[in-house]
Amino acid sequence: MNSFFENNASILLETPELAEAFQKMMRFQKFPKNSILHEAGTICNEMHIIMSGISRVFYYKEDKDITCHFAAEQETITTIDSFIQRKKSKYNIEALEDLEVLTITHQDLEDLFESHPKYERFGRLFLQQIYIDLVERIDDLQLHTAQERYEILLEKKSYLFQRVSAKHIASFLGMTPETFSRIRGK
Amino acid sequence: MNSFFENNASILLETPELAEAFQKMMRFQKFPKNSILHEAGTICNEMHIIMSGISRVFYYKEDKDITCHFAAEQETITTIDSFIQRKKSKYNIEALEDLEVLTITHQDLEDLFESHPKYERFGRLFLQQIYIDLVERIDDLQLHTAQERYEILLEKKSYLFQRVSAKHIASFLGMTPETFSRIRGK
DNA sequence: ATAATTTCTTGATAAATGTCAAGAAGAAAT
DNA sequence: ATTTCTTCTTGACATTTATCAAGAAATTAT
Repeated sequence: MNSFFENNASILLETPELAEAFQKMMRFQKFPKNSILHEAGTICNEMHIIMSGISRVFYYKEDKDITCHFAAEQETITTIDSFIQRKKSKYNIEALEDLEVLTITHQDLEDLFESHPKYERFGRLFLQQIYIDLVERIDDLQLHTAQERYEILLEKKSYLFQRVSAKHIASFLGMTPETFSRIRGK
Repeated sequence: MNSFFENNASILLETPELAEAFQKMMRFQKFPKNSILHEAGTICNEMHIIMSGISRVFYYKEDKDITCHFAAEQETITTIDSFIQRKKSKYNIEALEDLEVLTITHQDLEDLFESHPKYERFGRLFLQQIYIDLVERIDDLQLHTAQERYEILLEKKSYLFQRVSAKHIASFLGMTPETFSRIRGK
């Protein structure tokens, strides 16, 4: 899993003042399994760092439920287009297991960026990381067969296959549940 | 086209000192059509802002030439995984037309970030922008038919269809040249 | 201008994947 | 434990897209 926060915590915790400012902003929250953390059609004001549990981002394409992102321990989750652009999101966020998270609001994050260049830097490095991840995901989707996409994901995030229902992984991989089932059954 | 630089130039040019520091770093360059700006297997040290012309990022997947990105006027181009992570890239950059660019090196950009928080902020905002663009691209690829992918691109970047050869657009859209040709012929 | 090379189109066929349907298996509720 | 609901599997079939091949059109080089 993405250990970006572990690897870069030193930036945030470099001095007691930096560490304190950061920790003050984070709010611990729990969400029960199947609850919705963010609903489509609203502006997303929160970003969560997941302490335990797993969650997904999804939307409806002509009544079909499409998962476009999973996040588990150490990873962050938000509907990032809405969070960044301050506009209504078409995406929902759902807890797939009981979830424990640290939450920061958009406003608090902006204030943090304002308050000290170190945070600004942290924000830039964070975006670099998730950008790289996304480039890799496009690479995995473009010009690979369903079989290959299945194998790539199994290689990279095998824990999903244990923890998440097949239909969500199927849509994430851009295939039907039937095709997913046939590939899985070798 | 992406007018991120136009929209956010004010950050960079806020004071004469900021503007001067930025301009000093940029080097004007020309590349003839068909030239390679960056070759796979090497570390990419440069980012280009395109003044005129069009370029592509591509790589070889089992001998097949796959285009994964286009950039034209006002847009930036680099092999960003390599540029950020300082590792060898599997991607190449090619000029599809005679190209005029402003180039900044990785080191100069890092120095710029070091030198003033305003630049750090600019870097963060830039990454936010290209991240959003990439989310949209995944959305366009995932669970759309070849016909739909064609139509989405025609809607968003019709200029590509005039300026770029069909085979490059085809691989960018994740389909064969034959399928592309048949879709185009209605 | 002509030749050589590359790109584009079109047809025939094969392979991959989606759709629909029905039953099995699993999970959740009573 | 039984019932109910959802998810998963499997088969038959339809559709989409890839592959291979050949010729046309366009581009580049001589």
